[in-house]
Amino acid sequence: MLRGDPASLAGQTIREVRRHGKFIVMDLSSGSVLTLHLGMTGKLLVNSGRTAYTRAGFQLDQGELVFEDLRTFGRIEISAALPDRVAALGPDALQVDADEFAARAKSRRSAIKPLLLNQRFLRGLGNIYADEALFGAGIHPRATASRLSVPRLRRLHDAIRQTLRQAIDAGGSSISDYVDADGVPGSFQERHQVYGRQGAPCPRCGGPIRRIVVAQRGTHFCPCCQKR
DNA sequence: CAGATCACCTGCTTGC
DNA sequence: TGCAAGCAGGTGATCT
Repeated sequence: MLRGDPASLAGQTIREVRRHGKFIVMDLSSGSVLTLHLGMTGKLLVNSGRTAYTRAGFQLDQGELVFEDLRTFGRIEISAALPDRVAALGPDALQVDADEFAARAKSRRSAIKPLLLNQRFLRGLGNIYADEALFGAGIHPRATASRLSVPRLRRLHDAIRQTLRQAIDAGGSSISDYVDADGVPGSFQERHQVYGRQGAPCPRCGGPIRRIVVAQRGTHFCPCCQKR
């Protein structure tokens, strides 16, 4: 959960806070870097007080920055520079252009959904938004990436952007416990078209949404609207 | 090298 | 009621 020396943080100034895919990166005055990942259930809160799931606390001039994490899948790393494995992730889902996205996908023979979740292929997309984007593009989650036409891959690229933009606007998806830094839950779960809606009618064709398992992840899709 | 599988951890929900 | 199994916004080690 923690890598690096927490004592080295004492007295430092946070120069910048940025996002690298799903990682939160803080550049410190010494030039070293604090890298955090929220995992499944992590939260970063300010002056929230501590609970049984508080894994770390950072004393700032403004108060305590608290890292809560029920399932302990989150990570904190203190290092001289952005860790190699983080720096080596694929292009950001919101920054990659359609041509590059399509070209990268064309060279991969894996199923499209696990490819979208592979952070070395594309950074920043998770399980909910992979399902929602594939629905938006009308692509079956088990479709082979390299066999998808360039126009369909461009549509997928567009669907990823739209899905993420709308989700960000809605403050994210709060299924059970996600909240932002102010403790406020998101509302995008109310607009999920397929995720968590197995058995419910597809918003496009009215047929039942199905849940299958792809690469060990729960996967939700419309068998009628999403084709290989 | 890419892809599949499993491990990590805790709590909630479901079904017998 | 009680208990076991299944499920959950993710990564990363290890195997083929």
